[in-house]
Amino acid sequence: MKPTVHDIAREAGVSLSTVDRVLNGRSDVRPKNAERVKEAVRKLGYVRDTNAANLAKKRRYNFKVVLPEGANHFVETVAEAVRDAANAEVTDRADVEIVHVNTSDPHAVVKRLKALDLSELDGVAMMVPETPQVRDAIAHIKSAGAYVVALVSDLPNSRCDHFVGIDNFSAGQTAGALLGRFLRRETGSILVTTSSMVARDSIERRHGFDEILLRNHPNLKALPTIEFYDDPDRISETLSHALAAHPDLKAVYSMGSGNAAMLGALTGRTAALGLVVVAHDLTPVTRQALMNGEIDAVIVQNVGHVARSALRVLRAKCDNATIYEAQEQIRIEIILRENLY
Amino acid sequence: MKPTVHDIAREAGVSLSTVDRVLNGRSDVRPKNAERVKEAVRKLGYVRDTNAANLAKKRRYNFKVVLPEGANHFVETVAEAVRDAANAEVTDRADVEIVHVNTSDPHAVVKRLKALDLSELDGVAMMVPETPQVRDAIAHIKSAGAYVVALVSDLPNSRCDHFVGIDNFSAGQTAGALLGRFLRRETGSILVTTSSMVARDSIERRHGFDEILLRNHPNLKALPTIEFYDDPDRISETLSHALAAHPDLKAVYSMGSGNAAMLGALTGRTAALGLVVVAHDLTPVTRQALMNGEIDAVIVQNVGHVARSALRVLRAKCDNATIYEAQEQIRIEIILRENLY
DNA sequence: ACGGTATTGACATACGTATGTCACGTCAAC
DNA sequence: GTTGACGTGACATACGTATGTCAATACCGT
Repeated sequence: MKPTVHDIAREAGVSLSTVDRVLNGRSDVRPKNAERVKEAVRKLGYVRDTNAANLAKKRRYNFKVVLPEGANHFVETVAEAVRDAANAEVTDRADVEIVHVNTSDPHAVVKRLKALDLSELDGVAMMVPETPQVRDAIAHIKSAGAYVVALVSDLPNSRCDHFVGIDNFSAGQTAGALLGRFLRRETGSILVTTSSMVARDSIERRHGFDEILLRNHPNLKALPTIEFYDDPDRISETLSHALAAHPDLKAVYSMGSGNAAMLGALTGRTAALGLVVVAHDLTPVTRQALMNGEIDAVIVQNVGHVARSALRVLRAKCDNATIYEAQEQIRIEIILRENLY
Repeated sequence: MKPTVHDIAREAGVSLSTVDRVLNGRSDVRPKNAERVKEAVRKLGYVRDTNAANLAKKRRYNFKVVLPEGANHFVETVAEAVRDAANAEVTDRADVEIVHVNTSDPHAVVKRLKALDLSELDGVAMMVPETPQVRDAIAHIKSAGAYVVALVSDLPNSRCDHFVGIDNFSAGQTAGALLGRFLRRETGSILVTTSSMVARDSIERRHGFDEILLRNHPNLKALPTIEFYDDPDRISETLSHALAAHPDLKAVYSMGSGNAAMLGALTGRTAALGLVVVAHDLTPVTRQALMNGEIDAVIVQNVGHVARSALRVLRAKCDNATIYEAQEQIRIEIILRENLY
């Protein structure tokens, strides 16, 4: 039988009230008694029944998930995953609301964050680029007692409580290792594309990618990153140039956001050239391309897992519970057509 | 505010007792009133607070996890994962016990299963090969009101409540597709090994593997499966033969259990021959081999995920709750050294 | 030993649900 | 009109925890 507060009280030779005071850090308790209670807790192996506690407290968790606004396939899959997870959680005393912000305008982001009702906010999961303004806003939220986790993009300088996502350096390494093996007997160059290099994610992936290629695959040469700012014409044109300039092109590595444009420009050329294509993020576009054979592999973080993990971690933080590391570890997955889910 | 049973009673114009009788399918209630209650439930969107209910019932879930006994790296990682998951669950009113059975003796398995105290058993997760005897034992357990899920190995003819694991046909396809891409410009044969072909898993993997190779990679030829019955001498000798007989050998595909023996026999030869090696299951052995570069890729199902999923599903079944499909989907993962976790 | 304050305990109520007891009403069968 | 079965509602108690009130006690410095 699991011990209850009553057992603790009896064991420690104090009243229920005192146990409660100690357990919940309320008014002053004589150190001697506090120690006795803690000793009893240790001895009996008491753990608070969070469910009963939440019932008594009529606890509801109030969480916000901050996502970039604007059309972006990947963000949409994240949003969908969050909605799914929130729906499954709603039974479980959590209210989750998605907040969209214009991430290209740091001030707008901060304005929106400051507009949150901090008085009844328990936690925020954020997928936003880190700027000084955002850093301040996070400090502000935290000072109000809410917890903050970074989602997908880490916020290393913002003293977040947790990061839910993959290590992008490793993800880049994985892409590099995969291409290295796909082209293990070949020599040539690899086109590296992204929508924009301002996102730290792309930079980190690129570093990981280069590191592996340089170290393990000297037969392959990664070309300078091509950034096409969500401009289909630009990518198409740039791609034509690149193909002409590098007749030894063997592969394309799309580091994220902008897969659609990249694929559009590539249409019909991959097969003829025997190009290997590796991209990031599972979206309707990459899914389709995998099925078609236009993409050979996609490096993925399971967005469902990310969303559920974020909510679980926020909850654990609120309950001051230990988080179950193994479960919250987001894996870097390699998806081929055959293990697509 | 979420509606409670009291709200339902008020809405339906009946007493709490009647609501309870309807909700818990107890003694007879006049159809008219039963309908009223159900209507109120629908109208107010009532969902039972499982935590409060469990608290009131002093509910404890009693689960058993049946695993093969004997030394096997993969089974050990599963057992470890189950212990981990059970530890995290113990706070949450579940008691989980691992039961080891000698899977090579169907009668021993059944004997052990029949010895379970069915009176206070809520669910069983089983990783055992399907035999007629096991099928009967499962029917027996289910008739006692407990739920049964298959773990890792499906039990398709046993009317289990759920299967927690990967589709091995797809896993084999994935292995085939991976090797096909690793050897995309090469021609040659592939050695396929397993500890024993009696396990359905190996058969399914082999089918998936062949299907992809035949369809997409005519340049590669998969050799007949070599079974070495956990006998290191045999595998070493067989391997020598195979290497001699097939100078065009380009890769080795180890379909599961027996990776250690296969690797042992292969030691030192891979590098010289430029062999690509793909195996199944993440164990200390394959992990080490990935780090060493003796294995190029491992096809994996995350055992932590498997263990947690099994317990969650059992619980959901017991509560008659809907299971959250997206979360319980076990993915086929491809692990390289770079995305090893 | 005193007053004053810091600590403590007894007790009550609540959270949402489960479950039991008992008495009351209704209706059919006799 | 009596009997009994059935359906029903009022009420109580419980699960483990939180939280409040209020009186009682322990401890402090003087």
